[in-house]
Amino acid sequence: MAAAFGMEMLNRPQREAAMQLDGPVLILAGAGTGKTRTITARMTYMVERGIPPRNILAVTFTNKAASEMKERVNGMIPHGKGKEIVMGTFHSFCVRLLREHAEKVGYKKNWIIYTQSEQTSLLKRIIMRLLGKEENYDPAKAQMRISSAKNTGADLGDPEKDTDAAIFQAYQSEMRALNAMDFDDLLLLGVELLENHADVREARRALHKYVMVDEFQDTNSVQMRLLKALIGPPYNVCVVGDDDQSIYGWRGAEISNILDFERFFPNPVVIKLEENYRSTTPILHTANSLIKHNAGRRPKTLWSSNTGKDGVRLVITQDDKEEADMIAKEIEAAHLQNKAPWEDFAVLFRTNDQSRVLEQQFRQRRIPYRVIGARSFFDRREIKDLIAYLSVCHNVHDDINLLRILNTPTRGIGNSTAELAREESSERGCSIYVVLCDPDFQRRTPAKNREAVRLFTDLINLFANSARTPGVQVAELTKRLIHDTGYMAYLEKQAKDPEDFTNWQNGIQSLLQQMEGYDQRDRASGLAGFLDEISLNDEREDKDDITEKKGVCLITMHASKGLEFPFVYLPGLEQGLMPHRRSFEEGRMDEERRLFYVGITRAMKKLTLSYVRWRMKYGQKQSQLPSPFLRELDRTYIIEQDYSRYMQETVTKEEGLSFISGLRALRSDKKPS
DNA sequence: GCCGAGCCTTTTTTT
DNA sequence: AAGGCTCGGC
Repeated sequence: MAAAFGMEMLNRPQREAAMQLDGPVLILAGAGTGKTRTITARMTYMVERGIPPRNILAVTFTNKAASEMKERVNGMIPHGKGKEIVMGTFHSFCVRLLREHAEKVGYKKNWIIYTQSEQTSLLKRIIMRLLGKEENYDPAKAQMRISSAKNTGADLGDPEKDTDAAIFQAYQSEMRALNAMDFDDLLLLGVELLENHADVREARRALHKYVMVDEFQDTNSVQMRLLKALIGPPYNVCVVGDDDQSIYGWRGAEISNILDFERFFPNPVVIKLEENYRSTTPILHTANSLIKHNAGRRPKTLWSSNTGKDGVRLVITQDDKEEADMIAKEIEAAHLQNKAPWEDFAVLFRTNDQSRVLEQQFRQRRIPYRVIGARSFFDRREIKDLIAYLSVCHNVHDDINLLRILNTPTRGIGNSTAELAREESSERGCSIYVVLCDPDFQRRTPAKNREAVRLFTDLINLFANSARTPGVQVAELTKRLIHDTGYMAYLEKQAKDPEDFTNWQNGIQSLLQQMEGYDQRDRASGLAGFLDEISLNDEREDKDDITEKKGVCLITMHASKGLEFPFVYLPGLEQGLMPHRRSFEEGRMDEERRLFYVGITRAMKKLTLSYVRWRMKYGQKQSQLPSPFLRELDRTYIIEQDYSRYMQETVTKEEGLSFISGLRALRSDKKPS
């Protein structure tokens, strides 16, 4: 029987957690304790007990977690019934809710999501208008302050006197005018909708009878409010989390949500999962010795019955290039010697730009690799341009994206015409597109631009109409757009060398592929659905990257949460980088320590920590000190190695020879402390 | 309006 | 090191 089979796979506390379906449940699941297995078993059990899958809602914090869960549940529940379980992130849940009820929160149906870069552009404009350009006011910083004000409900002061408050106010009203929501708005308006509209709330409560929340330690106060609005008596809510892995405090995550869960939902059943199935004792011991330096944790002790045979290595190299070279060389050797697939290796770093040196070395050795996360794809100019076109076609009042494409490709609408339209739009309180279409405005523009403006508005008009056609194929629409605008010819002209153009072509090619995939998968949601999906970076990309693409995984420690790899490298363990300088200055050392802990606990068999003496920064060599966290690690299982010295001593040996096996001879003279 | 040369800043982490 | 931005020549 399927139920028995599923439950047999679980240990006692896991089984208890999986079978406790009624009332609030708090599962404290340490790293590698079979959390995902437990919650998928729990969902399977629910369905077997006769709970309709569509009454189950599973919310996670990241897309990665959502897609992984989706996959596993579909594997366990027969007849594709798992697909009926509602799954997604807090953000995607709110998007669906708000698409349905936009008018109830004062938005028009075709509202759009503004991503970070669009927010920043808008703020740049606002700051320019309010303060002028000589005032050196950083839009990115303003954006962060606005975001944290929205998340914490903090007051920025009087718009009359306080610059931040004035910018905030202008930003909010502009966003309304643009019919745009930012990521924080998605949550806030979603909560508002549920709190203020009893009919919507009751309908949702009736639908989502059982709610599960993964990565609960990462929820912020707005998300908590959302849960409280969504979940009524008898509070069938099960949250899973680990306070030691809370690493999103900078985004408003409240570790207190998990530390005092019982304040929000009465008398929860609390279950601890402490047996680790992932890592060897040396890895786990090292991780425990680090995390115990944090105060105010939910006490727990992870243990493993897998003693393992390798210690944890701590390697110092001369500079970042040598560090990357060491990693690439070792992985290559281990791949050849142990026949370990490339996918068994991962390099986890603190900041995205650390991947660059690694990529160079990997390319040089022709080692296949995949870079996960790194939003970079949608930051590429060719992608941004095309998305901007689509966004304007969907919502012509999207000024920010309209300004981006107004003269891209160059079509004779230069800065002064754009400026004219912009001024008029803020005077008249309407969108730039409306101004451009106005025959009065057209008459007042110089004759040589007039035709260009008319052609542009005609183009947008035409495509906006196509975009509204039911069953529109996004890929098809985009191809026509590329053709009609002469975008390819423009790119070719822009390219400084032919390689640029090839890169751009490839980017567009994969965007079109992604669109074709979307068109096949979802024929009902049209262009809006596609734009939502890419703004939220929904399932697609993550899934493709992690499960389909081959190669060594290059990933930030943040994005690595929830993943595991047999062989893990943690480079760049230096003061200022890990912990990051900013966190140090802002007194967030505990969170950095947790981040390091997350990194360590990704490793199953073998863990290599490393740091450098010199690192390139802003194109300059900088002297580096080892991370203070390294001193906190218990040395029992740690083997220290100096790579530069080793390489000097073995210049005669063959390059391909593994540093790892070579070092078995080069015994560590450290004694257990 | 267009384009390129040179100057400037930039670095957490992600939905 | 690299992309964004400004300014000046066309």
